[in-house]
Amino acid sequence: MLSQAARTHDVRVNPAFHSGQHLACSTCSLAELCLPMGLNHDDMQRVDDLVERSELMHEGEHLFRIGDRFKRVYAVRVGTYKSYTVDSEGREHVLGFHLPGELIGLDAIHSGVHRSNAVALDTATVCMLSYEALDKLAGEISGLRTQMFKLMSKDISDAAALAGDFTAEERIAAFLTSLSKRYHLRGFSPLEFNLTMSRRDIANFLRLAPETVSRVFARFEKDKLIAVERRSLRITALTKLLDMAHCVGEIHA
Amino acid sequence: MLSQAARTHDVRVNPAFHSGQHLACSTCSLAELCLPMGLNHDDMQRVDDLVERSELMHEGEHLFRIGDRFKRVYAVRVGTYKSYTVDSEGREHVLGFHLPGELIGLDAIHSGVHRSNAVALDTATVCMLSYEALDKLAGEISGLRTQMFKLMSKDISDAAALAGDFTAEERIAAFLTSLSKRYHLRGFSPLEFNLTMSRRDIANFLRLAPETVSRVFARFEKDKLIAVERRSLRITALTKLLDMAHCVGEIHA
DNA sequence: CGCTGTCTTGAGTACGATCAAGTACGGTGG
DNA sequence: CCACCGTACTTGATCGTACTCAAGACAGCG
Repeated sequence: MLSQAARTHDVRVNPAFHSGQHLACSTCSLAELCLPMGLNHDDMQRVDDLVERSELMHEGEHLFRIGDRFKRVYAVRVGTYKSYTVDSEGREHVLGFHLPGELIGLDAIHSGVHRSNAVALDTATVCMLSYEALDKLAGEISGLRTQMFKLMSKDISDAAALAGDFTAEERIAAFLTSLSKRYHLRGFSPLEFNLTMSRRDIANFLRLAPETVSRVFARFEKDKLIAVERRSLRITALTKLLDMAHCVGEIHA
Repeated sequence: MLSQAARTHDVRVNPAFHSGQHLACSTCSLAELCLPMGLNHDDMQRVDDLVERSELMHEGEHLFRIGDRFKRVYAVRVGTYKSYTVDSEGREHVLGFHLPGELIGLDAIHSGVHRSNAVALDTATVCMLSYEALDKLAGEISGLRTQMFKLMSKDISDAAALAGDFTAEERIAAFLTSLSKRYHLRGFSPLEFNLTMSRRDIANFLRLAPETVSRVFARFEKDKLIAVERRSLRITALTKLLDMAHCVGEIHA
């Protein structure tokens, strides 16, 4: 089906990170959004012991590809990843964008094989956890199990929100406010950030043509809702954007 | 927001079922699709002890509504349920249809409150499990935990498939083949079954107008792919339908 | 500097939505 | 039994949003 010529290498583990005096869940600013959310120090340490930290990955490098055996779950530490499928017609479908603290790969649990690709959109790193070990630990630490159920549950409702029947403007407003909210949660400005993905990716994710994204951006700019120049975005009327986004405010991935 | 006049009653438990000599997971034909999949007899018994079985519910009766506190998970035993949201404009969005053996309510875990409604489309019954107890048991029985992760993982990938950018024909082909596959798994004919939902519900679920569903059904019938009369459907060219459905074959909920 | 890829802008088109009749079924009451 | 009604569905005609095709602008880079 797809050319396997450019096969993914296994993501390389950074040994310095793995020995781990530099980085740990307990000192990670994302811990309150991520897998170890709400765990006490000891339990967090046990999660931490499962974590392998990747080396820096560059734009275009893949975490996994369709058909790869599902072995581990990835938590974004730095950068942005995109997950996408390619259908039998060769069309790409962007499934989501993943910011620091978000988990990637959970949709592969049921089949044991990845049904999507995950690629870095910029310079990025992940924490990697063996699913087998994570599942086992989830049996022992109820807080971890709860958090895993919650994260998966959130993925389900977010995906459902995206599936709704909305206009191009509604979709794009929802997309921008979702990014705003997520950056805010991570300690960044909710009103000014960079779009790490191309117009084409945004369009594909929202099921629009790239031209439509351009046009709606232009309209939003004319209406003084945003100021956008290439990849840098400033939101000037967040409330109006939230209004336009309706209930889709919960769009996420 | 919504009129609370027609508030849901708590679903009534059938005491005969609850005392439970008539029904148990171990004698249920759906056990191999449902929560207790793959469990040994003793573990299945422990799941069974958590189950409360509902009385018969009639078309239009709700299992839960938006805003209800999330207390338990529902497994369909008989009939079909529909889950849907109502957005701020009052538009209804159908999130999925649930056949016997499928779980309802998992999307509410992360917020603790239901964000969707679930209603019976025909005469139906469910098994109900306290989420708190289920979560606790998932800590003790690894096979149960695995199955819960799998079921949630499947919901995630199914929702993603529906979100894709497909034509009306592709969507409807995918919808019909998905039903076919699911009925088949449940021991029914994959080629002949009743559509328990209205054209309007199908359209809403697939983000189409009811008129479009009618027209595509008519076209499929003209092309000898299906024979449909009101709610009864016969698939006469499953392979062609599967072709049209592309990778969306995995649509489900 | 010209090349390349990304993005924007414009013009025409198409798919599915909307609006509007018309039909068939199921239920109710006479 | 039939007349009536309401709802669900179908079919037709028109419309509109977003897609497609095409050309041009702009930045990054050798």
